[in-house]
Amino acid sequence: MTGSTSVKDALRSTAAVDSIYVQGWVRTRRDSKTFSFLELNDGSSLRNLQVIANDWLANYADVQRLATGASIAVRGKLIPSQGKGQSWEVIADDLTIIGPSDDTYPLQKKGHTPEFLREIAHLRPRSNLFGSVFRVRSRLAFAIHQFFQERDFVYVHTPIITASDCEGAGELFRITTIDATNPPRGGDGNIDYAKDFFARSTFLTVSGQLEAEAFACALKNVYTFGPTFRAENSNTSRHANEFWMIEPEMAFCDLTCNMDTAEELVKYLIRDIRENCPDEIELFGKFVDKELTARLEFVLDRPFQRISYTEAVELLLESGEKFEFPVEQGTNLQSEHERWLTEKHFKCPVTVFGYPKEIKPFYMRLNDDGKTVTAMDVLVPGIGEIVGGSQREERLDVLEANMRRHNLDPVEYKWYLDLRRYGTVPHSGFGLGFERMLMFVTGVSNIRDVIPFARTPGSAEF
RNA sequence: UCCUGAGUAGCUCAGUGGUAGAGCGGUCGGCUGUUAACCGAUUGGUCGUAGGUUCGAGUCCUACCUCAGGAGCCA
Repeated sequence: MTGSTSVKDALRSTAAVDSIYVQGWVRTRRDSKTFSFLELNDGSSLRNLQVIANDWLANYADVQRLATGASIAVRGKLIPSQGKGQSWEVIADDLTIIGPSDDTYPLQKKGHTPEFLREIAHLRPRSNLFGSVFRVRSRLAFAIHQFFQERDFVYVHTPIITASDCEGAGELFRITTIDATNPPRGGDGNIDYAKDFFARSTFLTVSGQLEAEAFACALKNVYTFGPTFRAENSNTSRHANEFWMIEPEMAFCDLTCNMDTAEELVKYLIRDIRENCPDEIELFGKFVDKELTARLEFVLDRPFQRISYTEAVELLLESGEKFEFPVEQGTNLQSEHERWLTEKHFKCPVTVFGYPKEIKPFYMRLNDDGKTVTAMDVLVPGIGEIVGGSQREERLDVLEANMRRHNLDPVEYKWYLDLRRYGTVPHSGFGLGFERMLMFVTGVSNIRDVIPFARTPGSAEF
């Protein structure tokens, strides 16, 4: 790579260059009488660099056989382009074919459906769409760190192997080294996990929240950003079994502060991507979602609607809309209800807070009414829930009572309760689904298309 | 897991019980400072799998598989 120029930099050049060295993959070739046009892409940007290969090149016969997908290196002159569509092009003095391709290469110049490209997940980053998605994914991850680091949040690496199997965050993947064909059994005939590697049952994490709380109660503002695993048999465009999640946790922060942070974060990320990935956003707006640009604009322009669960239910009841599932106080909002709120009624992101305690986990802070908890969800048009969070219950006695109500044994959570026993503080946090955020910002409608190699039920190829 | 729909050429699809089709791609030729070029020719099939109905099934029936959309679970 030493001495080589990226396609992105070559196209940004302000002057002609006598000797330039570029490397990349051939997107298409067009032959003329005495020379060939090659479209060279190296993934550095959406754009291709046009290379002129003249028939006096020693290996011109081979150049004329170059197929889409082949890798080449070109040494030549960067000059102003005579043609339309690009300002610079390279006249090759020397062209090395590094890795040829052939007519079995599955990617064509013409557009492919995302469903087809999903079947060739190892090649799809070479397409315009997926190259763009994954450049944006990288930038989005960077912007997340930037947001929190600018605000002095401490990045905490919570464990991926965990023993907390409760919390109601869904099914867990078990981690074990026990021989499945001959497991050790206890007196009751069940598998004895005390003989397992960690001398207890262990699982892949479904959330780093509890551990993040411990660090927030020491470092004040922290965040996690890592993979999360849920063994749910979910077959939807919004669920994957391995996904990434951002979980800030803030001490001395109540529900309002929590909602403010979530909204600020979502807007910051949209703004950052819009500024730093304009070519990609333009492509998504053209080929993926025609209303993308307008929607992102709209979201940045105004505050998210905030509405209590009780008010939301009342709105739904008064809407006159015919829902497939009934709306009633005390039950969870259905997808269609959430969609009505964000897509039809408010037409912008909506933060719903103050859910009934019965439908929410034990760690959420009980409100003074004794009926609701300080939960909050940010719902966005097209995707639904993108953020879920709450102010945490900081009162030891109330927390223990909550646990018993959820049939959890406080003894199992001694370390978590210690946080309330010693110097407890009001604190809050939320989880932002990284892929869902990426879907929102790109307009890509299937979560499988924003993860390099998606893991979904029955599918873990590659 | 449930509901709905789809599976035919490399890709996108048409074919509605009677000879397997088109466009794109690929290949060959022509033309051209070209731009998802253009013109001509050509290549291309286990009709998802297994059964069944029928003189005859891509087409009708049954089961299964895969994919998509929706639901639940959630981020």
